Amino acid sequence: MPKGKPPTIDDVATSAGVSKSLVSLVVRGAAQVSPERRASVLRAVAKLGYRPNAMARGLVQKRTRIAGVLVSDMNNPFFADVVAGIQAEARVQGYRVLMNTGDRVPEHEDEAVETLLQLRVAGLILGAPMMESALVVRASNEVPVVVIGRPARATSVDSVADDDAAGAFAAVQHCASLGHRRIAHIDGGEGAGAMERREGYEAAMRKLHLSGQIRVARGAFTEVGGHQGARELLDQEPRPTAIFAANDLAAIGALNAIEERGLHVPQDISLVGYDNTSLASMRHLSLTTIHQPRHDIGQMAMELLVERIEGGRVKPRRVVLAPTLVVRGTTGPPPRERTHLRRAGRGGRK
Amino acid sequence: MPKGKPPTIDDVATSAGVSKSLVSLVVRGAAQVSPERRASVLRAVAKLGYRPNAMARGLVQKRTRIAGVLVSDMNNPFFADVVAGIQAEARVQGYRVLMNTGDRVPEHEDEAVETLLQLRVAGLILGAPMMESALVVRASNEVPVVVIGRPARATSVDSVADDDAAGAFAAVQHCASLGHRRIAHIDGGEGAGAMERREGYEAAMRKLHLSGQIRVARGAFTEVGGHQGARELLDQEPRPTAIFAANDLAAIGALNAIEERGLHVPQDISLVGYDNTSLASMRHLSLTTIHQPRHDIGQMAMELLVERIEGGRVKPRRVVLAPTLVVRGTTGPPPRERTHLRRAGRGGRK
DNA sequence: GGCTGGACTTGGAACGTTCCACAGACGTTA
DNA sequence: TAACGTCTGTGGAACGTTCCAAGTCCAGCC
Repeated sequence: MPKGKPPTIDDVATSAGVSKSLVSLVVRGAAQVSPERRASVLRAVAKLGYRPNAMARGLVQKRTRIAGVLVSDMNNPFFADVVAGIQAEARVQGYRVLMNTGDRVPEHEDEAVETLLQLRVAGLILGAPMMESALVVRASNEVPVVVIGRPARATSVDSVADDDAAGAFAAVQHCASLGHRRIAHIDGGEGAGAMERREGYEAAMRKLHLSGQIRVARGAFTEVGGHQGARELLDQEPRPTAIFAANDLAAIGALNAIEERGLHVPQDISLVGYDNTSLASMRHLSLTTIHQPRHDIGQMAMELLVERIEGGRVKPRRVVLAPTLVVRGTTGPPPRERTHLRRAGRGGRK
Repeated sequence: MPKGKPPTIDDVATSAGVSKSLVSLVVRGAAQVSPERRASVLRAVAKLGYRPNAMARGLVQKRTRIAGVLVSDMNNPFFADVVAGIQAEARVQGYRVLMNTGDRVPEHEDEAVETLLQLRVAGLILGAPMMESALVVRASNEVPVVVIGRPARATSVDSVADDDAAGAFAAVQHCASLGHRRIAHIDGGEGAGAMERREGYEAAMRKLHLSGQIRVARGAFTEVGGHQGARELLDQEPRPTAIFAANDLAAIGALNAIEERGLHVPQDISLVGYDNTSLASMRHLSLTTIHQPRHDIGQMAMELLVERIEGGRVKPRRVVLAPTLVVRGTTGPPPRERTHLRRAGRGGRK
């Protein structure tokens, strides 16, 4: 049961027999305080259970040392490591982190960002936001903003992302090198970076002289999205022999759809994801995917933010990290060109 | 690039030619304002891009309408739905949500909670916290606290959890009814609710007259923890024929360990998880597990919080929701009692 | 013994809101 | 016409900090 009123700095001052200014100095760890006074203040702080009021502090200082973080999808373990990277760097820099999520609903994301801005956070890190970029720019008029996972266009916004074109190329080329030609893509819909991956896929197909085989199904960065996209692709004749999904979650959804059809991975169809989340490395799933340095991404995002907040940098920075292909069990050579008889046997991959 | 100073309520008042009090009324949507003034205030707000300063507001109101949420593990999709439930109810009640995570490190959790308390959030929802319960109680002296996933003892703390004993019993009984006797448990270590599930397992074993078969391996609510626990169990002679893991993540880790040994699920060994996360329902994994109503849990937690904040309730409430067994593909009858020749064949389950 | 200067300490003015008591304007009623 | 409400709108006092200029002490020095 919360007790009456939390003690204020004045209560502490009275109890310790000093001025509130001195209490403030002690609490903030200033050097110029005599040991005796410091001790007595500290004693009073402990006795009363004093906790500085961040609102009052922030109000007078007009700055916060809080980084606001928006996470677009808590279901995606991708963000767990990104946030860990953010937190690690924040700790080093003396910042605190406050998160919020919009659950992939743009309007909810707007609200989440609004909440953070009203609190006057020192800066904003947007993790693969779905919200309109006009609103991102608007936010960047108030505080420094770093976007993760989609390249920013506005000069007031920094971004950290992997090289989606390179990642997509690696995925497509891997399939092609295994002998696949009908390599399709399930895209990420409105998701951050979805366009880049789709274009990367198309460019890769062209470069590999497979322009005629380009097939893109509408999806999302979710299991459901991947499932729908895969169903669309599996209905096509001839059916693709390899699918490159926009992220691991979508790949898992696609895998479900493929197995529902009684098809097997990779015997009947190869599958590549993106992000190398903890899911992909599950031995049982063993998903071939594109690795992103998630922890580094988070850390870098925080570094960029601090550069703007404290260094006063105004020139935008676009950090692009290199993705790498991780080959696991969901890719293999394409099936021999179709025979009349449709395989109906059981027995999964591996 | 952030511009000079964000506009204040005074700027708006000047621009609209009214007093700041009136601006305050308009911004908060008060009724007693003439249409013309309201319009001109709104115009000024839009023109200047005014955004109320939540710190100043909170300072004078001495309350916040912000619920602080601690998520113990962002890797666990369990929390995605819980948070969604919290957010949904918060929206209804006119609250905003601010999250933080401690990444399963108790000290980090303490910091996260401290950050929230300094901001003077109206209440705290702790999602399966690892932190010491003494600190939870201390927090509850400041603001209402609801703990998710572990029954609270202190009278100042509410809790929402499923009935772990019932869930554990359902899991064990399911295995027993398939004919298993050597049913082992991988526990959740220090995790919230781990003890309850372990005790539930032991009680179930006793009730089913399998006291002699009780085997508990030390684990954690993570993939790594499940992996270690499973290795420990698989080294035992005779080896268990069924494993009940503390949660889905641990079950997945256990599955990896089992497959590393060349064993198959459920032919050689049955596996049950807990939480029925999105992972469990992946067709490819198809994990038998115990379902928890995650969204409801989050919603209920928020309701309890508001009851305390606004209703002034002081009597603790312990909400217990009923878990249900979800049978999928990782459980089956035990293998026939061991022959001399060890199966070495390939060919997974399904 | 007074002066200087450094080490400590302090009072009071911000910070941007909300809240509250009160002021004007205007119509209604006795 | 005076008294009285009812609407609207306003000024100024909080709220709990930090910051800044200025104050007090006291040792050391001339």
